[in-house]
Amino acid sequence: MNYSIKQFAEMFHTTEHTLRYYTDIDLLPCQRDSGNHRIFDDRSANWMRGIIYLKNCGTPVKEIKRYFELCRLEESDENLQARYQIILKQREQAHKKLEEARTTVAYMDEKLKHYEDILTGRIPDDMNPANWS
Amino acid sequence: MNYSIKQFAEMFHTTEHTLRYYTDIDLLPCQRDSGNHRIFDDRSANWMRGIIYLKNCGTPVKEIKRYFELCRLEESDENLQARYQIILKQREQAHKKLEEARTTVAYMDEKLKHYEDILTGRIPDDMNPANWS
DNA sequence: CTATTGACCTCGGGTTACACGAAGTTGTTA
DNA sequence: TAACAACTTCGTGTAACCCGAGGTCAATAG
Repeated sequence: MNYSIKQFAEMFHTTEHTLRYYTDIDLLPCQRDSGNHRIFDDRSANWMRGIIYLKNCGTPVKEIKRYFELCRLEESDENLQARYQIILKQREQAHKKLEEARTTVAYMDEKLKHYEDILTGRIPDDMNPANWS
Repeated sequence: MNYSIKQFAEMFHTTEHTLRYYTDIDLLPCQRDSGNHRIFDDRSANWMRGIIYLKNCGTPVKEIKRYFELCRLEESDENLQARYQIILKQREQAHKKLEEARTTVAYMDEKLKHYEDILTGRIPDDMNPANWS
């Protein structure tokens, strides 16, 4: 299956700008049609998923590139170990981010509840415990 | 309680660079001592917590500033409504990020397991279902 | 058969949120 | 009294895009 840049951007909830950037820096591979338009396929989609998840871990683009290059290289033991180490580290980051996200949600939920209490007149604003509301 | 820029940076797991940046753009208020050094206190710490959590929601610095300015203004109904809307929106973002984080963790956990399977010789690499490993 | 439309292209400068380093100031130890 | 540690400002650098101008190309509308 083939996709235009627009379709591909929609599929991954990103922008055409970003996709052009990724292909320009050779992070995301793509073909070109007769009119020089980028065409993406299911293989591109797989790389794209990788990019998105690694980015969610906080991995910088350069590191993602390094990892992908390792993936395309010959399959030595060293190579596998290197890739394993990257994934191991980024997985840890993912877990940290998850914890962070949980804490943030708890805080924001409380904050919102506080506002609703004020707006429904249940408590006055100066009882705000966090000093900013 | 008072804190130097170094202590404050450690408290919030950030850098002195970032704190200088925040104070320079008037996002984070701070006092100065006789030698012109920044001093932070517990009130700064409260604002800092706000900054961190709002940032975790993905809020841009300008929006955080806007929100904080509303907090310092007079307490009209309009003002409260505006702040409420900001928190409401950012809380939603926080929930989205939490979901994202969960998905990412699941993906990375699976990826890691895959590598461990390869490295312990349980399966060959070409059985990799995701096309990149 | 032109003309407009729409989706794409490249290229260069702009933006956000910092990071970094040089050069200077200040207050405390050897 | 010298050196050090911790800070200061100021200006440039960086990452990961965003944006817009100006051009190409294929398909439809008049």
